[in-house]
Amino acid sequence: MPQAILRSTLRELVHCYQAFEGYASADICQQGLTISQFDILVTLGNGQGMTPKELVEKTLITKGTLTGVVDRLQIKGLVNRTRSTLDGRSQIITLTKKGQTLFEKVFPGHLAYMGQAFAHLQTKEISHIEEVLSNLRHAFESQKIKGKTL
Amino acid sequence: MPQAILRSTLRELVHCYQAFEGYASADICQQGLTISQFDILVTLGNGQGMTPKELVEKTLITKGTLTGVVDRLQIKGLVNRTRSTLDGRSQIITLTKKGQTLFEKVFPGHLAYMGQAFAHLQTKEISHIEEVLSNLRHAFESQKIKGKTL
DNA sequence: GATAATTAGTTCTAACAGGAACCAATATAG
DNA sequence: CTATATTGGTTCCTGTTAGAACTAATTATC
Repeated sequence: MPQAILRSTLRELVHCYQAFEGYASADICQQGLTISQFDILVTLGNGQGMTPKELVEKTLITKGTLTGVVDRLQIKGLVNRTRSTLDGRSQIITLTKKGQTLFEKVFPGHLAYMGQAFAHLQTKEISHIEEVLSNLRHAFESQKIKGKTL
Repeated sequence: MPQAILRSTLRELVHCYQAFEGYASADICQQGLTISQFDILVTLGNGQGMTPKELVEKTLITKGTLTGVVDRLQIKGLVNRTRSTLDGRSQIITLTKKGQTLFEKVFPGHLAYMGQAFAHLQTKEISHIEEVLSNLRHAFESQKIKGKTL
């Protein structure tokens, strides 16, 4: 395998991700939210609330970071923390009325905005992109497990 | 366009990128370097040195961040800063002997390590992945420009 | 050649990332 | 029940990120 192709492909992956991030955050930041904050807002949207542990599983935020992100959302009045009655260690994070309203206001618009970038693509093509990405991901993941055993 | 496909594809992009990052950094961190530091080391490797401005262009590090990354590389004794004689504002960053030695030691191994993840793929398939990523990136970039004019 | 506009790097701020150590509450084991 | 281990969250540390403001040097303009 020619290493030049490998390197350019990896570079392209990084550039692609950065382009996505830049595109998405241009919209999200206009709402005064960071990507992580938006991630939490959307994950909680239309739900019954969840524990930090669940949020960590559903988002890409690690537990040490989550505390701070939720803190800032709480300061903005978008979420509440309530202690769980079942387990004294855990808590339930819910959207406040303000948070729910914000979610309902910005989420559909954000999806539409993201959709614009794909407007020129057929559903089939998008599925193909997803498949390619999935394969690439599995290439890293399966290899990583092997690597660990070394 | 069904939004569910859009969302799952975007999620897949994020997961794919994270898998890549996790895979790559597992190797790089073993050398006591961060991804950014490694990025600089590799960019300077086998070269004549370059200015921070050039490093910013060739890597994915922004200028405000670069100062700190180079600072830490300097503390580790891997790079030097020398003022440019041509332009009093600018400087030239070069690998020290130690930095060059480290580069030569870790870079080939890292490429081989990354190659392992692609070992089961044909060159043609990798090129296809690159093409798909490139198209996806352009979808975001072209749209972003349009968005700006709104 | 003095003034104005650019440019190269640094500094600062707010936020995040990953990981280790930590605390309190709960569950487990003897 | 009591000692131990585990779990849920927080805190702390180092490093990174993006962006804005800042400084010093250089180029452009009149």
